[in-house]
Amino acid sequence: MAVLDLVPHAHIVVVDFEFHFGGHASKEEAGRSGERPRPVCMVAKELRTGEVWRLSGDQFGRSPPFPHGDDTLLVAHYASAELGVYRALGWPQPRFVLDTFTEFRARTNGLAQAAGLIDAAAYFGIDAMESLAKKAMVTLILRGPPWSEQEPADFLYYCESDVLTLERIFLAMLPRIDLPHALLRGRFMKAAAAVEWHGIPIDVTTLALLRKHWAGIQDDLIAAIDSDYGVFDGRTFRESRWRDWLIAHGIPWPTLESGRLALDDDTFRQMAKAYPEVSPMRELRSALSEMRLSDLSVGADGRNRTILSAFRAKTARCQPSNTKCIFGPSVWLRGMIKPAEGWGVAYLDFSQQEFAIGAWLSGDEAMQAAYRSGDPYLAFAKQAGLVPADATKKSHGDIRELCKQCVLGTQYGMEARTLALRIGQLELVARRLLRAHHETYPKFWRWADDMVDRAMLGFPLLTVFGWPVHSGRDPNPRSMQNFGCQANGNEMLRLATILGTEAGIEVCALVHDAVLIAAPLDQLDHDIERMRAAMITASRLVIGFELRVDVYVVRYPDRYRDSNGRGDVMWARVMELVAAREAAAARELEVAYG
DNA sequence: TCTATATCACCC
DNA sequence: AAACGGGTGATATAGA
Repeated sequence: MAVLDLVPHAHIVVVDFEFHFGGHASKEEAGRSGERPRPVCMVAKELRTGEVWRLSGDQFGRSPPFPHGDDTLLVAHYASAELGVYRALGWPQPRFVLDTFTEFRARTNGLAQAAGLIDAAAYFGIDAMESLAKKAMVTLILRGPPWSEQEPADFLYYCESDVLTLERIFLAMLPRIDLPHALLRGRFMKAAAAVEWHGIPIDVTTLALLRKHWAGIQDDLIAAIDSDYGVFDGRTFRESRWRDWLIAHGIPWPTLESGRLALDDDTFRQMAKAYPEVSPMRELRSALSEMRLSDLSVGADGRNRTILSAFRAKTARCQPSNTKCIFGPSVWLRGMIKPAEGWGVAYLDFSQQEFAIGAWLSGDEAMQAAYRSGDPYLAFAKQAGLVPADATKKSHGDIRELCKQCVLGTQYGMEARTLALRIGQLELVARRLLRAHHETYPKFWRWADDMVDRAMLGFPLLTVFGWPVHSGRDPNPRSMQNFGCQANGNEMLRLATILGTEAGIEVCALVHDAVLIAAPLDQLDHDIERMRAAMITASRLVIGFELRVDVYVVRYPDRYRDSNGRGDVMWARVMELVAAREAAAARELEVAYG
């Protein structure tokens, strides 16, 4: 088969595992278990010879039965799953990985979202197992043992059919695969498997208390405030009752096009200015939001684990489930991140990552100088002549804030009207700020505008390491403008994760421009410095400049807090309510049993 | 009663 | 009540 000549490796092995997470009724339930995978069966096929290996039950040895050295290319669909099973089996990680999920995402990025094995097969006109039948089989496997005598043989048959489908998908894609970049992405999938394997340390005692009292806490919060309004029906806010309350109090309220009330927090904030009696309801609504903990997937070892969904976003960012991963919901809930006894964790993030990427990839010297100054917002104010050269954050805080909103907004393509509303100034002021930005950073704008032009002409946009986005019909110019910063930022994080995990650092989580690592206390400082070095190296390789990396450290017995104090008030308030409810429960016990 | 859509909240 | 990018997910209301 001539198409295989496109791959230099002596062996090409396509592999698929079936696995479960300790036994669950459904795929959804298994996904939130937080446990590590346990192998059920495996089929592998070497494409040059056609040899096939089938393993199940207790047939898994200490290493793969197929070629697995440095002369082998391992092919899998969303490989971090397979590589997680490798870890569970104690098999050595392969050197070269090609992930068909990732390469299918690359090929269709911007044009389609679906990228499962069946979706990819359909795209290439390959007949595969029916989606429903596949789902039923996966559910049965995830339920875990015991199975009937026949079922393990069915699993193996199903697994083999997936491998054959995968082989055909791989061959169909191969002529258009950008192999060096694909191998770099495959290398990241190995790193992703490590991150998924480690998980985030959680204070399971506090989590259990929060889960236990969750509904009660919501009731406490509602009871304290809604008695003056009467708009809650149990724990749900009723728009119609809010309308009644507004009419009764003679308060006019903005509506949406549909005629419904505008109930977003911005509207509440604005209205609270004019009608202070609205304020308590606003606070209650924001306190009640995002308070769901039941799906957080924490394993028996107290680690929060979930599929990272690497390459899910158009910019190749990971998009783990917001309910399963502790970094999804409001920041105050991160108080539940807590290293185990004798351990510490550290959160390392790239400082002003997207600003710096724009500055260096565009070659804009003024923007680079602003980054180097350490305070890009104030630097912009100075460069634009809006404040004197000796201005400080203290002396010109208000103008710095306007400039901050302008700098952040322009990265996303914000225009004058919205910026004006954001900063509470006339549109004229916003227009001046934006013009100043264009005049101060002309090379950045040429670079950004070029990106949009190329996309509008139908060319794909590429990161420095070749992650593409294809402009479909009706492309959003602001999206195309931002792609250069966001997607290259993700390249940087992926590369840092590769370097960090391959150096043996325990990376627990990826948060877009940051990582969380864990280490025993006597090793923590050392690992922080190594991870910082990995991130700095990654930034140099992606944009040719070494970014600043900020570090926030937590040592046992402390718990994670946001470094800017976001969420501290809410955490304290909820913990008070938890304590009160625990105390009440203890009193009840005492009354009951003396 | 169930599903689709709109809206909203949160993350970086 | 928004021409601010990339997302996940919950919920209320409208519609079948």
